[in-house]
Amino acid sequence: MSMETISAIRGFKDILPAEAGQWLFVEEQARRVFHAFGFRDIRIPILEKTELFARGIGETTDVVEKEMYTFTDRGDESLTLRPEATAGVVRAYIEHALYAADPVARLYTIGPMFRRERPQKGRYRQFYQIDAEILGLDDPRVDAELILMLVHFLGAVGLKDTRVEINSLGCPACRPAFRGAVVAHLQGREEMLCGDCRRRIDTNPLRVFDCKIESCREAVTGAPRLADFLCADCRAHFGTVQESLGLFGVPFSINDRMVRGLDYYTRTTFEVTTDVLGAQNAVVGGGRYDGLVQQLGGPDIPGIGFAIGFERLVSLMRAQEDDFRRTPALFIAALGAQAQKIAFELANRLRLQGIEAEMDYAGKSLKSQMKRADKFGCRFALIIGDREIAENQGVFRDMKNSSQTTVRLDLASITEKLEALQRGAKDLV
RNA sequence: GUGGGUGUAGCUCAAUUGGUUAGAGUGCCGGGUUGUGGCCCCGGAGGUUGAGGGUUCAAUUCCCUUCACUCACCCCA
Repeated sequence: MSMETISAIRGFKDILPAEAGQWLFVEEQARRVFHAFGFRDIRIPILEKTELFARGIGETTDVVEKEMYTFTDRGDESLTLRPEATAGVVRAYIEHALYAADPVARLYTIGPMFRRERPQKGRYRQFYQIDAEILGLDDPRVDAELILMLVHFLGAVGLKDTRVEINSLGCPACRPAFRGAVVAHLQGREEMLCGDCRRRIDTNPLRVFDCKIESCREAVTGAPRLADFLCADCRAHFGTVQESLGLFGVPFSINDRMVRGLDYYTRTTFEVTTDVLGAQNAVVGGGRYDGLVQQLGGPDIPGIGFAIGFERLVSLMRAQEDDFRRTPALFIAALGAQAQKIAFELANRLRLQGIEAEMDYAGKSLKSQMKRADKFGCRFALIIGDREIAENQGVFRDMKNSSQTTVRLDLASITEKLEALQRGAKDLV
């Protein structure tokens, strides 16, 4: 009699040990780089009040309108699994009045986000983001600094063939005029637009710039350019961002059709894109959100941040799993009951010292144990048989070149031998 | 939410115009050779052909439904 099996739900996936090594590597690199840039870890809840996202991201955005995992908790409170991290980070910043001690906060967090979309390449319903936010600084150099850090991080994990695109969305002082001009432009070309874009004229006209349909792209050629509408402040800001990026030789291009889908963005926005991800070409998205803190009930404090799509990043790395595999330093092969006893104790004493040791518990043949050692990728093996026990010795074997030597069967001798070998000692003698 | 593609062993895939007991590689388990792994040889386990229904003497194969996966639209990381 067998029970029916249960699978993970749609769009949710397991990260198995073979892949997890790579994930750990990416996380370590992120922490290392971010710490150097003054960022500190913040851990926030996965579940928040629905209102946080409605107010933060925008009621009419696709994310809030149709992609959130929202449910009513006992007590009739509407809760939502976070679809992104910024709103929660800002909420925590306000709630704990972090600005009171120091308005400037550099925060990062790594964790799962949830959006109920149709899964496809590089898109899952639970997906991980590496999220970084700088609050309390509106200096354009900070925008460049954040992008610099991002590019540096991407380099640290070995990512290639990516592009950085930047744009400025203006601010509440200049965007309305631009928006008005775009609407005027589009209204003369409605028959060229797809159904979605016709609706967007009223709801979110700037999004037409993002549409991939050919006729829509034609409709926006010759449309007003945001760059021409930026107010003096925004223009200066954007200029300094570019200048500062140039200072560090960060390659970028300006994409004045890049409009972000979350309402809170102002001024600088940016994306890191690639060709090899199919339709999901954005690995990183981010931008400035100078009005968000206030929008969420806090003081008037500016902010900027980005989110890296973890799965997309990892799939771009195209690295071999072996590169990140944890391999035990030593495999202890025991022949016979007495040897097993010694092996068991040795293996665990080594582990207590932080040395990864593996052994066979099934009393298999030496051949079988060597196979196992090889499979684990163990660099060295310690073979213990009756002959050796009699002399309190084991055979130390280098799995790579099959050279071997004997070693006393005590913890100190074995540790010493291992360390000598790992330092690169040529001879096993 | 819409459209296309694909579902056969743990994994990668076969199986003629519908036709005997659904095969192979790999992996797994055991054994052989050998006091020392990778090579070689032998054996074994493992399948309700995603599920349900239909057509037929006969369905992995054809039809319908459903589910899953996948790619794309939409949107985004």
